[in-house]
Amino acid sequence: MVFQKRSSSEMEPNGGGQVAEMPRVPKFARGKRSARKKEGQSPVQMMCPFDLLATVAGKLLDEGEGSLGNMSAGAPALAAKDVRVKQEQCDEEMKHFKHEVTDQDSCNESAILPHNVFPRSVNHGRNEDPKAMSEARDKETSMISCAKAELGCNFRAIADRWSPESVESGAFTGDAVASLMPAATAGFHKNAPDMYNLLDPMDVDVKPPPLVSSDSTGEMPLYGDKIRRSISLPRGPKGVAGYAVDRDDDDDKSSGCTHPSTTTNRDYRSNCTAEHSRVRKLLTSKYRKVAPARVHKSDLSYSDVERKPSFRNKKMHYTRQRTQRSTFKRRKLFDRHAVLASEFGRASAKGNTKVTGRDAHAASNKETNSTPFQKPCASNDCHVKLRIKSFKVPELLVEIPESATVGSLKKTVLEAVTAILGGGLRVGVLHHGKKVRDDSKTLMQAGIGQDDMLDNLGFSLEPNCTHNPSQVQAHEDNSFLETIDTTEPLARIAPADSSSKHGEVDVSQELALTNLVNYQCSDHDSVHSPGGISSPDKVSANSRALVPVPSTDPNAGAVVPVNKSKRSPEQGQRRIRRPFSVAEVEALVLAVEKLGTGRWRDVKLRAFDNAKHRTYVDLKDKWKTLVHTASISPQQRRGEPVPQELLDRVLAAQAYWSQQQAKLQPKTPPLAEARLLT
DNA sequence: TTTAGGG
DNA sequence: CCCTAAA
Repeated sequence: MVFQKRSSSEMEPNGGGQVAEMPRVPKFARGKRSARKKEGQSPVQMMCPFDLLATVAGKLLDEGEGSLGNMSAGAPALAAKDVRVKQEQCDEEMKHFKHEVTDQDSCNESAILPHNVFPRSVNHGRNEDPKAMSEARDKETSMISCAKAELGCNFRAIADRWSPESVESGAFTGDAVASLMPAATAGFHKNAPDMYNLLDPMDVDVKPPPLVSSDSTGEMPLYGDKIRRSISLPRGPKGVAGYAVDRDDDDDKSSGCTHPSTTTNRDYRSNCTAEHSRVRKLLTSKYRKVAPARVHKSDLSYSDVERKPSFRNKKMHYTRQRTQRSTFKRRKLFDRHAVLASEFGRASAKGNTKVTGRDAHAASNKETNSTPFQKPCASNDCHVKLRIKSFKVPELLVEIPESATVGSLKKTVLEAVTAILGGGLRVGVLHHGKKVRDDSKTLMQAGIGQDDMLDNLGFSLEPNCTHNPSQVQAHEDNSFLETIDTTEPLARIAPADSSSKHGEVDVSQELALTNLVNYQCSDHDSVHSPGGISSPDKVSANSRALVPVPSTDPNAGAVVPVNKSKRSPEQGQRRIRRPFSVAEVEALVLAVEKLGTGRWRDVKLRAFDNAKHRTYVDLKDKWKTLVHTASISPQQRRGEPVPQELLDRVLAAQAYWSQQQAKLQPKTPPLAEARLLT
């Protein structure tokens, strides 16, 4: 029972399911925290995306070769038909993808179980593939396995190694601590979010948990509980069951998303759908490469990277490194924007306009109103008269609290539009779904103005970009790699199409897929609608289903590039209020119990790594308020009620860590702590 | 960049 | 949530 040097202690309220975190060292003592990367990721976690990705990519390549590959063909414009076809193909792909996901999900569940259920020996032998085995070992740390069923063995192997340790650690649980914080212990087992085990990379540590479980038996009830939870509560309220934290990818990007939603693996479908649609959009718009690539590059880049903290593909890794740093900043900036023009890039291509012909012929058109224009005569003399009835603006995502006034909504929208316009707009001409790139062509040459064209003419709005369409094309290929990290994953798919001929395609696809995968894997986030506060229960169901935006978000985030320059006015905007959900609170409590107060960055990484909108400062503040809340009468509390149990834990943890801190102060000898724990 | 606190 | 001094 002794843990020497408890100072390093990490609370293990959970009963030791996890291993303790890194010792808490005074910040001065701690070196630069480079840990971020280390801590944040666990190999295993990465596995899943990776494998999935690989699989999907493979499929895509095989099956979709035509689809994605062709797309990129480099043809400047795709015929509407082609687009459609591609979309379909894409759909197919998506289906596959879904399947993949499904597998994954199931895998997750099984993955979880193994830890608890399977005896360590269980699978060691199963994994025949040496490679896989080694991989599994390498990645032993993390629990999340988003991998496919095939990986199951790996997981088990991992689990094997893992559980024993955990168990042991569990056995250690300090009684002293338990006695110290009776209340705290009470809830640990039941409340420990699954995410803990699954997500927390740190859990891997083998240290005994400080606060841990009261059970001196050394049993690992935790696991059992977790298992149960994972199974029974999959869709628990607010996603608590899954992962307490909200990984709001969408936040930043999609924060704008009108419906913040909670995503869960199970909800993958929704995500998938979102992605799917997204893909379609991408496919549809040829332009995306033009402006979007450039635009997104700077602003949106973080989206993919940020989102998938857990994802560690080698390739992605690289990307991440490059982007990570700036990401945060960008993120911050984005947070400030109430409005995100989403998918501008993708959409850019799509801002099709309706054109109405004003000729006599117009009348002859089936749809008088909506019908495009008509050209009276084919001769050179003839003028084509167009009446543009409406311009469709590229998609915009506007995030605004429900409580906001209509006026503010208008303003928000205006800002969004302005943001886009601010950068300057280009008009694209679509003829038969093809973009007419050659500006020097006459309408006639382009075939515009002929009667048959009436319905086939469209205008698109695209962000003003310096690149010439033609140039862009060429440019893309070259810059592809460079832009990859910055560019949104999905968006990237488009590039892929353009560069299908090149070997890069594979990469791009993979990357794109990767992102998707991550999403799937990371769906555990629960996102709350910015303004709307829905009851946890409801939310869980609904929001989870909703998730779509997240995927899109990256793009959304990308949209704002323009804002950057003009965002000055909004700069000072206060971030939208996002009340912590019970699930988040639980995650927070859990993390703090384990890490202690004063390590907010770690807490963030641990429990809110995917919640872009929750900064460590936010977490710290939240903790502060929680402590306060816990100390006041229930009647005085406002907002979504936090379960008393959680509040109790808050107080317990607070007390515990305060004490720890106090001990540490006097430069207490390590043994002192150990003694106490014992 | 993080922490720690006050506002 | 924001703002900032310190570290």
